[in-house]
Amino acid sequence: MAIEAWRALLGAHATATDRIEAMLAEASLPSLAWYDVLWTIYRSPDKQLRHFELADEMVMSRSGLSRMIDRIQAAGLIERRSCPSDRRGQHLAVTEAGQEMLRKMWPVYEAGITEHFATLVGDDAGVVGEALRRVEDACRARAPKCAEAASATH
Amino acid sequence: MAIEAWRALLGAHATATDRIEAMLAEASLPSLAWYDVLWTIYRSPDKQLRHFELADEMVMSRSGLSRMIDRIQAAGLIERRSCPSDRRGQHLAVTEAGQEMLRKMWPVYEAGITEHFATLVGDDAGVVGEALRRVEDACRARAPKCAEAASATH
DNA sequence: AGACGGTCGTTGCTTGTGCAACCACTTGGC
DNA sequence: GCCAAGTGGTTGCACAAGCAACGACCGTCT
Repeated sequence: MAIEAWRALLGAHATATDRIEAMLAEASLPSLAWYDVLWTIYRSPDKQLRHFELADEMVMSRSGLSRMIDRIQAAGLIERRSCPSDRRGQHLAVTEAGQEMLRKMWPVYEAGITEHFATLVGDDAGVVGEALRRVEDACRARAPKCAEAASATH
Repeated sequence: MAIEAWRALLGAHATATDRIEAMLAEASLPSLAWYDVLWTIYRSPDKQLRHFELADEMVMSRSGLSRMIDRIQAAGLIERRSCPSDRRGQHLAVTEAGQEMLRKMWPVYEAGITEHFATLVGDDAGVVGEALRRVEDACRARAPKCAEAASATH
């Protein structure tokens, strides 16, 4: 039962993201990953995040994120601000153009979610959301333990 | 509501697959993608699939799949058999070593699903599975239409 | 039979990602 | 104050994936 649910999760994720990415590409808009970066920074309390805070929220390696930020910055959508309290680091903030991009992308993204996900899950959205949030939270809670276990083996 | 469920899907998928991949890597086993290929071929009616049939089941480009199959074949886990009825194509079949690999991977994979997914969704597994299957089925049903629509714009 | 459009699978090229190594900097102990 | 250990972010390298183009082949129509 749970195994089938897991396979359904894999299938639904793969197909739905594929379709939504296609919709964004068709509208000549950036990928979901860029949207996630912009939105994650923008919705944060101070509307700015440290590099590692962003890496924690996204499931991605430091180096991959570093280069991705290079590209998004090159597109003018975010800016790197030097961080006064730690000269190693920097704050990432969404530029005006980045906010404009969020406004342009959201209608397309939302339409994709509605068409390829929301109408299908229908009344079960509440249950599905709750269940999947438990999965994510538990995985995140375990993350440090896993890292610790991994380092302990060395 | 559905939007939160969508974000939960993204988060749960990213974190859970990340953990399970880590478990497989720790056991010096191939990735989930390889398992999916082996299992998809093995469970098919004739225990063999054409290249394009496999591409349809997986969400992946033809070229990406072609190279992936190169690697899996190089590892000795599948074999390419010439197809009598169509000399362009070939049948893909799981070798004895490939079946052995499936048997070695499954306990690790299953433990990962249980630990990072099954116990968290718990009694909601049925509802979640049903809902996500609807999403996948609908996306797949739309796939040809999308391709057709895309080609129609050219 | 011969030609033509469409399909199957591979290859060159470009892009994106992770790992390991690295520098710059901070933090804690002496 | 200073040194060692640890952290934040970037870079070199290897590898995986998609797009476009290609060669081989199928099916159909004349």
